[in-house]
Amino acid sequence: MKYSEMLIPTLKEVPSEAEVVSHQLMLRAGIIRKVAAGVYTFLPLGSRILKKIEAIIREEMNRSGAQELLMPALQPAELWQESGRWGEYGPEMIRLKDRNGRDFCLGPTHEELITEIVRNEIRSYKQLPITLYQIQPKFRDEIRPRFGVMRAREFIMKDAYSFDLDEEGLKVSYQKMFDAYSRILKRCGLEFRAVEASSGLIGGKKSQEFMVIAESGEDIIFYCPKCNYAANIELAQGENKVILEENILPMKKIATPGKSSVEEVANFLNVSPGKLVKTLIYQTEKGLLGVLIPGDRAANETKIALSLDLKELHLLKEEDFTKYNLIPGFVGPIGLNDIKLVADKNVKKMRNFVVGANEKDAHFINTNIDIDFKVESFDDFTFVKLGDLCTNCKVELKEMRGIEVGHVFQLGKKYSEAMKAYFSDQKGELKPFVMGCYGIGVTRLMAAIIEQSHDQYGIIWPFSVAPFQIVILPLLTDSLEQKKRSEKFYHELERLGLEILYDDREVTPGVKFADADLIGIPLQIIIGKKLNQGRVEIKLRKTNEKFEISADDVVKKCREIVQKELEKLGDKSG
RNA sequence: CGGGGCGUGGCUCAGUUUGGUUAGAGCGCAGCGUUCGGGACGCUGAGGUCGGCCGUUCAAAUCGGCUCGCCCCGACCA
Repeated sequence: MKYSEMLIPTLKEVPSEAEVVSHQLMLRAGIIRKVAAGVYTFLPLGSRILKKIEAIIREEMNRSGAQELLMPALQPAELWQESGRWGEYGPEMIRLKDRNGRDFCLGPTHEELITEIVRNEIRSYKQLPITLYQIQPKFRDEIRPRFGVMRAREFIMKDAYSFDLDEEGLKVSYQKMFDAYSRILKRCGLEFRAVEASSGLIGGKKSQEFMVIAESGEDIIFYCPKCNYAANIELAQGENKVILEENILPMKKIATPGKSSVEEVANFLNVSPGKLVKTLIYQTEKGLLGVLIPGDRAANETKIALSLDLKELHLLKEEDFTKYNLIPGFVGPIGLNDIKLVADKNVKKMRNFVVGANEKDAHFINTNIDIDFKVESFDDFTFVKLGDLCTNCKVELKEMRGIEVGHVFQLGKKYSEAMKAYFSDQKGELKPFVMGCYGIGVTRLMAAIIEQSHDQYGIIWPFSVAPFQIVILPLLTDSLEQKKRSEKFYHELERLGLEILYDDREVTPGVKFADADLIGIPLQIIIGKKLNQGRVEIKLRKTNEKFEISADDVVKKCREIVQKELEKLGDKSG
């Protein structure tokens, strides 16, 4: 492609709307332009990059045996009502009516549609297992779109769905997808980590996220430096480092006038916040719930809801406290007869702790479970924090940030049962499909690659996803010799199947260098004055390595470099 | 939804506090010339209903009300 004929509107200055580096560079490099908050146009360069990423995903999906199909973005409400998610999804789903007043939505995901297809078209165990996928736009009306395409309202996603006859089969299908995802991210040149995650609204038991490691990531991951345990903070588990052995003391009520927060009470009693136990009162669809957690930890509502199988879980509003004879700031487990009480596992080990006395300006000290009160059950109800130990190997957990680019779920029968999607097994009995679903945010992946691969001059595309692998830069615009030679390289390299951007613009060398660096083409062929001695320079964008070579060797050398670099990324197709 | 900020040529911004000529700068864009290994220089030029509506005033980018859009923090969320 000739640069002069391509729309690549690069910007010198950083548009004020962009906060993170990938967003800034995507705007500056002429990859995207904003249409509305969280809605973007992909310009020609962006479109080429998307196609490169999609091609890698297709190759790996197909290699793993998945089949591509294409489902619509516009979906009728009926299917969502069948699964129950029309009500569950909330304002994040973009809903609309057709001219006849029928309800539709723009699909935020496609479990319902795929289940509809499969229940109609697949009847026999002989047709299983099957995995279907598509690459297609999704719509989610995010509360706060941000970071450019990283959290957008319209975005491109690869979503795959597996159908098996039993749980065993699901595990096999899931593993195939897991492996495919690992290959995809490796080929995109990414440093990533698979972590245990919560399955949220999608549902199912086991789920793992593929996290691209980046400071700007929105997710926090805890991992063990010794074993390979890694989990999203939303469900990461750890254990308390210190366990204090103390003799049990008799409980005693003491006055704590005006001291209601953990910090105030701890200061007043001259103890650490870890000596206190907070009693949080939640409103749930099963009634009120009291959750006891150590004073120095934060409640993790994802874990609580998961452990106790709750759909609704909201902290009791302060104005409702009086309804149940509760006193804000002085709630405690003793005397809460009508409220189900559970406790974080860390509380189990605590001795002689402090709790609210359920009366104004008073706390109990030296409280102990089973002596002073009882709880129904213990489980992990809090967030891990730095300093906690890995439950497997008792080593301190470490923390890092990541960008969630992929998520794989073992769904089970949630959708097949709700939507009556059955097949006949060997015995002729009807059984629900056992499903898995697997997503990759294609547009988010693009941003994640930039987050991990850029420098002060611009983007550094890995060879596998670069919009062009090579850029040819003749420096002297009125040199016929340089122009002829550039065109020769351009045609010869293209004939080899390489992707070439030929900068034929009549601009100064500085502009060409700056744009080539900014848009991140990984290999540059620089044709300058030394061409009259038959010498040409080639430069690797990533390392800034420069080689001056004979013009006759350029084509061969470039082909070698591209092939070698693609192989490094585990991409044999180049 | 709560809090904060912003909206002036394609981009970055000044001007708004204290209303008053033809609304400015840099970058970008067009033409000509000189340049040509890291965003060159000179000259000439095009381009703006100051987000929108209503109001106050002799007079509004500037003051008031409403409204729309965008960004950041939070709550929330695959």
